[in-house]
Amino acid sequence: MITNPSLPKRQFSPRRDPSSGRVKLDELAHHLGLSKSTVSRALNGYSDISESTRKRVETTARKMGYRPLSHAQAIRTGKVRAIAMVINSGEPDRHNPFLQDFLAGACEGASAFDWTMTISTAKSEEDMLNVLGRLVEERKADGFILPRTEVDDARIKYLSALSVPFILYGRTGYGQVDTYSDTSWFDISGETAIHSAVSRLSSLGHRRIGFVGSDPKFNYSHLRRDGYLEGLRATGLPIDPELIREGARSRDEGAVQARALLEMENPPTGIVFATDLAALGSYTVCAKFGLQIGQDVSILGYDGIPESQYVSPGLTTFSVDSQRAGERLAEMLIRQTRGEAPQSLRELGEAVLLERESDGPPRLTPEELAQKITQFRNGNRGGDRS
Amino acid sequence: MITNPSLPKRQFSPRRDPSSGRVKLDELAHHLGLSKSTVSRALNGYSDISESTRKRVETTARKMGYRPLSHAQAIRTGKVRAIAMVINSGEPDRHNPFLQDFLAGACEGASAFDWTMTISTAKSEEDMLNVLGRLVEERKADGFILPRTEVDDARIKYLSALSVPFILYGRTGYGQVDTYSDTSWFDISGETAIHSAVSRLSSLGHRRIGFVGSDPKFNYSHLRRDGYLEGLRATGLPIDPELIREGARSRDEGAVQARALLEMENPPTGIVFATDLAALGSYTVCAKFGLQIGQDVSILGYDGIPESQYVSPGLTTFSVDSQRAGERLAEMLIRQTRGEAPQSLRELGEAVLLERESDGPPRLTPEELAQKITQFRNGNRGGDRS
DNA sequence: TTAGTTGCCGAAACCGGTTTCGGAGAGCCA
DNA sequence: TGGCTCTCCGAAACCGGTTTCGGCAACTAA
Repeated sequence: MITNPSLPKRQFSPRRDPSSGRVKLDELAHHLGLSKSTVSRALNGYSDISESTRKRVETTARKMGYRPLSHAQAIRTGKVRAIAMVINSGEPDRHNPFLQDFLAGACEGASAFDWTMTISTAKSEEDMLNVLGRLVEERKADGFILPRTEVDDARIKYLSALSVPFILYGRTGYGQVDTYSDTSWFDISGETAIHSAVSRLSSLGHRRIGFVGSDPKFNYSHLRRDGYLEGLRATGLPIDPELIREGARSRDEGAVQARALLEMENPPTGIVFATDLAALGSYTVCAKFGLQIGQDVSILGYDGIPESQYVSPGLTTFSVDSQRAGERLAEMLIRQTRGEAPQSLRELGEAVLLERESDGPPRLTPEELAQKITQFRNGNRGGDRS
Repeated sequence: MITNPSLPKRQFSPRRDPSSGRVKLDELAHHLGLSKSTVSRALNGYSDISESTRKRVETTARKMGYRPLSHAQAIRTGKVRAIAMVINSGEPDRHNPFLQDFLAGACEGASAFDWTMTISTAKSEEDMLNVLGRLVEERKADGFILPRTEVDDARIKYLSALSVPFILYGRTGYGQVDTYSDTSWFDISGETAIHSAVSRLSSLGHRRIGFVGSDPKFNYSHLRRDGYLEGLRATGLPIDPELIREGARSRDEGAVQARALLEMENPPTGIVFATDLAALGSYTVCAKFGLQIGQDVSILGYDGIPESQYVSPGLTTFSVDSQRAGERLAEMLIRQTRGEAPQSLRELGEAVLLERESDGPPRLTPEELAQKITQFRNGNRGGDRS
């Protein structure tokens, strides 16, 4: 007998791994009396496996509790069955009450396909691209969800250049012609909501309606302002640039803008805010001016943050279903990584009006309102507690 | 010439992958004029590589931007360089404002070791174990962070049985003798904070101090109550079981317990809440009873949720640094997966007092307080707006 | 009967790393 | 000069899957 030179030097074949209780493909194949290649193809739905064996493999696999190691698959397929999201932890308005809902939705959406979700945080805009880069290079995810899209978004450029799949939570490229028109996205139509907010105030009798927008770097900020303008146009009210304020990202900045509007000679009797946080900022201003929210001045928000129902009076706002957003985004992203065209993966949802007590028919005319504020400020001058 | 039978049938050796720009170990090795085994060992710090080549390999690897694919490493090492956390999305008090901070900390802690963080959500207690099991079986993570530990925690039993590394955010096994004494954890000493809350009220002059605890299934609930009891003992105040209420998990439940305490014949003039959320629930009750918080009755919370600073009067509470907690937990967990003993991985941090306006010297005695409440309730009977 | 399909499966290459093992060369000592 | 470590590195097995390719049997067509 001649020793076969192709024989490997060492061979152990521990069909059953004693260390961990995990069932491997080898073991499953041996149990079935098939080769591991056949079993693998059976589980992955190849057409050159007979229907009968495919069924048999599947049931046995389930019975034996076989689960492929995702990283072992990944080494050949290049896909880790995971999506990722990078959160910017350095934002001023960082406390996002929806994060939990959103993540719950995204995780569920991913789980439905047996995928997982990995997250990371970036401390700044520049750090963001580094973090994304690291995740891409180590192939920790097959695709990314990009939240809080900006008009001109560096992440989009970066991932596009690397041709890594991604999906936007929000739209992008406001005012630009067809740039990045090949991206997929999910968004809630803030413009529709704000439009209806204006209609609502108008039909309550308001004739001067203000708008406080958010940071113009975010795409949604422009869309919501457009919704406001459209709302005015639809109801036939005149557009007064004085009534439009921008850049209120936080509660405090919301207060600043609310104050600026209310201190006008001809102030609005109703104000629509692009975000609840900014709207809540107006509460302290109104308190300071002795104004009864919902009567002297009407306030509307957008987002539906939990706190909006605990302030007094409750804030009328538009509620966004973050969980569903996360779920839709996860599903659409996974489908994209499987080859579906990004252009076909777009959805626009609607926010739901939560009617509470912060708005109502105007009790005062703008002139009366201005007078009341002036009187109160004079009367209260130097009379603050503490 | 005889054909060598050990020759593989097909061989391509694309030293440079044209599809993706990624640098592979092969390519790096070729560039260095070394074998890939040498390069691999050099990068992993094996001692049988000379210092000079190790340096050379490292600098070249950095220069060429080489990053090993984590799943390719994982197939041999069994470690994916990732930690995971499963969030229970079905909780009643689900809106956790700290989640973002906590995740940011955990992600940073993981990033520092070049690890990543994967998250998942479970809809219920039972689902929790399924989700954990799936992550373990697919080896999506090398270890787990278990937040919100319970006195008797099913997750701990489950992961212990599978001998999967995990670390607790919080302690466990209250009142039990040495069960699971081999776990690692990080926690904030709620008992110390609540103790000092009682001392604070006592030194302000309060003699009847109530306590509203959280769900007794959570370990922290017991510890905080113990802190309350210790605080009373330390200041020499008597312990009155009537003043101890349990089970307030939400704002509404906090309101219920606050009301129960205030409606006593001999009500407390100060109340310490185990959570801010419950403490905020007392605000509506106090408003209903016409009580001035911080004067008629003192309220103290624990957690430091953002909303506590926006209510009026601002809630005095203890702030927990969630970001640091996440960071410490991630680091300790990674060290544990690298072999450090869990018993040596334990840390207890402190919460920081945020002095605001919800507490102060008692203006009324308990009797006067009771009288005021009774009068107000009678006077207001049926006189509510709306 | 024979040649050409077709259906179905096994052998082995393959993915990109890690780890084992053996061996070449240098240094040391007798 | 021979033998003996010791240092350092390369060849190849290995991890657990996926995918390619070829081949056997049965079936169809000529």
